[in-house]
Amino acid sequence: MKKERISNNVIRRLPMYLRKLDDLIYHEVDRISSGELGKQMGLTPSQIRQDFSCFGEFGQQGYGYRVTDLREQVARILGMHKGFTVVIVGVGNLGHALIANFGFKEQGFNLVAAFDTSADIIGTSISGIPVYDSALLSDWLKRNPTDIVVLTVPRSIARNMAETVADCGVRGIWNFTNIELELDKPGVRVENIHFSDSLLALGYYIAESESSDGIK
Amino acid sequence: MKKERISNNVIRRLPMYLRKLDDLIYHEVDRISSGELGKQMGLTPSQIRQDFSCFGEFGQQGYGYRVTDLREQVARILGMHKGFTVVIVGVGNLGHALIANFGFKEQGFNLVAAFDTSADIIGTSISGIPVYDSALLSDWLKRNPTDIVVLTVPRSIARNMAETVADCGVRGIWNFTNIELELDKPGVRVENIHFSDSLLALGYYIAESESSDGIK
DNA sequence: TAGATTGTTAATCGATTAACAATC
DNA sequence: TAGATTGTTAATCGATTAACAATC
Repeated sequence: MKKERISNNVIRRLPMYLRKLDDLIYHEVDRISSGELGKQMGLTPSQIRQDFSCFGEFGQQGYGYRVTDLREQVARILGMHKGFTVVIVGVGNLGHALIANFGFKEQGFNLVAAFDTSADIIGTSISGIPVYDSALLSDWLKRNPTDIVVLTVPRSIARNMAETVADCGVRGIWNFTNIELELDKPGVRVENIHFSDSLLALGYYIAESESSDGIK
Repeated sequence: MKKERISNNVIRRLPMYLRKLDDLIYHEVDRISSGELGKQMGLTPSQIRQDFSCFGEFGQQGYGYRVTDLREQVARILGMHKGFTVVIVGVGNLGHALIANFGFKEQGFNLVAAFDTSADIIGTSISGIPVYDSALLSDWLKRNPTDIVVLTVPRSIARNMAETVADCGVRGIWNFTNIELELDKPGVRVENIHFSDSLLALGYYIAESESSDGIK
């Protein structure tokens, strides 16, 4: 087992391994070699063994990996057992979609409340999650230590909200607002979902295939 | 200008440049050097110049880059002028959110229709986009050549829908269903938004900061 | 012109892949 | 035991960074 700093590339592959392993469990596969796993995931066996070896020795020589064990290890590395508490700020369609369909619990997260400014939904609950008034957010966070805030508010108030919650001691912001949050709070990690980056990349690949078609 | 294959890393940075340049235009900055751009984006000047040099010579020695020109070049590289046609399949909260708030037009895409199975919304329109019966999707796509399908359906029908639209000649699938779409249609590019991968990575970084705090 | 900054070549760094001894 | 497959060291490959001549 190495002790060096884990590269981002490795970290970003961990959730992919998790999904694949869950899929294997669903299909009742109970052991797999790095060779077979690599084939199914489009990675080399070497890379898979290197990735896991950053964290420990999870396999058995001559046998491969026990799927459920490996799944547990990956889940542990990702901190899924910690049950990070989560609050959603902004209950428009997107916030609503995440509350109703994302499955925080299945991913090991504990969604406890939502906040919005609209009188129509304040006081209601969505899939069992209570919706409170955003005006109370700051106070609420101070009384209820929260690990992660999901930011699904309109762009116009995004920066302000982010700064507010960062000041209340949250440890991560899952940012859906498509703005660059340059918080200078060192303890607060920002993870962005930039929808447009993803769609534009797709557009690039399609446009590229067009031009290479032309050459053929 | 190099002619070699463009690496994925470069391609994924292009939308980030675009966002930054739009921001600079908004703030009425009309020229910028690779040094200053790098400082603002957290990249080295070398990397920025290398990235752009894959596509042409967009700067002026001794001056830097004209922001609006560079923005146009990046937009062109991404194919934003092509006006790819888009259809959304699945109008739950997430599909609804994308129709109402994503801003396809601003990103150069032409959203023309949505499809769903719910009698409640078939025949209505959302932000001017008509919602049709999913049963008609296949026929509709054959009559209306479509570049991109946004897949915001429940997981249970995701694979089936993906195969259907791939057979109808779409060129890209923007997949929000959190399943791995292994289409063996070579002409169809799949771009995934894996919400859970993103949140799990955030959880990892938070968990990691915990353990390194312990060492301090 | 002198200063600034590009585009590009060369050097470095890091990530991926290959190889293989260890061992189940 | 023999075969399979790991964990890890070494080799390769590719991406990032540095350096600098070209030139606006």
